[in-house]
Amino acid sequence: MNKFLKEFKERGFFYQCTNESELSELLDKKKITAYIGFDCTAESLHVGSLLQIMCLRLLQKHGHRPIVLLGGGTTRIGDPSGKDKTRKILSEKQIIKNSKNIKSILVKFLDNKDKMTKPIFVDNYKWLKNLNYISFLRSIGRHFTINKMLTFESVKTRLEREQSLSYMEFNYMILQAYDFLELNKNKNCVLQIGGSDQWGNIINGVDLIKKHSNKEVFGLTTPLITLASGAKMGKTTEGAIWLDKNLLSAYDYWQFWRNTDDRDVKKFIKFFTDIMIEEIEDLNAKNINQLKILLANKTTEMLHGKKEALKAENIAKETFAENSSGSNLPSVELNKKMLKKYINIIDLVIFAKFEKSKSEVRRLIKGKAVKINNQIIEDEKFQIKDEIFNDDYLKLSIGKKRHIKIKLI
RNA sequence: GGAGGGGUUCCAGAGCGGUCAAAUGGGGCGGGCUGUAAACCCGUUGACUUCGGUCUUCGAAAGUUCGAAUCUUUCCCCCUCCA
Repeated sequence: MNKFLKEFKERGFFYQCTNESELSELLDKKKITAYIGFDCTAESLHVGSLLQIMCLRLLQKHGHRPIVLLGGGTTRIGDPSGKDKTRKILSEKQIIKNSKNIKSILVKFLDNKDKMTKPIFVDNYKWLKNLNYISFLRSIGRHFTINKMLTFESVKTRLEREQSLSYMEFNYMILQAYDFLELNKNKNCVLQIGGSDQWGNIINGVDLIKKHSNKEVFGLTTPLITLASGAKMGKTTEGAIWLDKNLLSAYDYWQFWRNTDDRDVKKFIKFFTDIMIEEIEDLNAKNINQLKILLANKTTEMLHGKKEALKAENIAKETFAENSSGSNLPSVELNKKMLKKYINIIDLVIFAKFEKSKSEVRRLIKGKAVKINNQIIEDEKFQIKDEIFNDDYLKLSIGKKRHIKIKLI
């Protein structure tokens, strides 16, 4: 088997492939160009897209060239796959902003130095916006039968669940297929990779190219990652795990990985780090918590850089292992003048941006969750005075995991 | 076009004139146990509060009533069936 495919499988990326043996042969023979599409519905990417990103990296590692397709055009339509309801339609401005932001994140993960594998970024709005309806129907639409389109999972579930599917959304798969055709013609792209929910859209593209250009191209999908707990990867209801330091700090990102379920750790190391497969097998001997730290370091490093990863690790060590004041903790500055006024513990928690609602802070205080310098504060009227500060510093904690330093200036 | 069903707090989903800031489950948050894990147990889950209460919520607006998530009218949206 081809080396790329072999590693793809060993790491657990493999779910389905259109014509595996031929793809394998092709990959052996030459370096190819492959693409993955990212839709621009959200302002940034979260860990749910990370597996796709790792696929792009793997392509590069094996000398192939990745194309990153930003779905600026298709996002204007909305992919019905895996959704039981029509998405809200985003404004043009928002989509452009999202697309820019998403690109800036992807750039971080990809190697830009090697000429042969340098990623190509494209936005499908560029070609989709100019499509002429009649000529599109004549040259592309003719290759699609409604009979077949109705059998696709994304359409079928909508119909079965008696949820409406608009004609606009119904066209999504055709547009995605057209993207593939476009990239095949202009960039000689012969492979599309995507999540398993994209299978239908991908084979539509493969079929279209076969019919339209009489060329064989390939589709490859990755499995949907489910956590040991059964939840979907990357989305807690409160906060998605964003790959953007403005939406989620490097420390919180590190913490997300550090808190991985025991049962998922090895799987995640295979998925989300570049550690060689053989090495991963040897990791068995290590303590599970050591592995979690390794996972957190590698993933954070990849996104936020080595320095940030190290910093996060140190903060964690200080706050959890040593329970010290945590000199590396993030800090906010509090003006001395503000102490002259009456500032109580509730105000301070809000000031530190841990919570937005005073009621919530009151609840936390009742639940013995709020600490100053490791001492539980039980009085919600507890006043903040300069005596509490040690050398102008004070450590404020909420629960076991949220800590911050307040610096008096 | 006709007939019917429905829009409830983060989600699912009860409530169908006062006892409703709204059952229950999920999720979240906090506490306990522990390993910053899982499982389990407990608490909590609209906002503000001088802790007495006060204010805003049940698709939108208007109305009936001492009193409405609950009744009436209009409007918006979703679904089903018939044509």
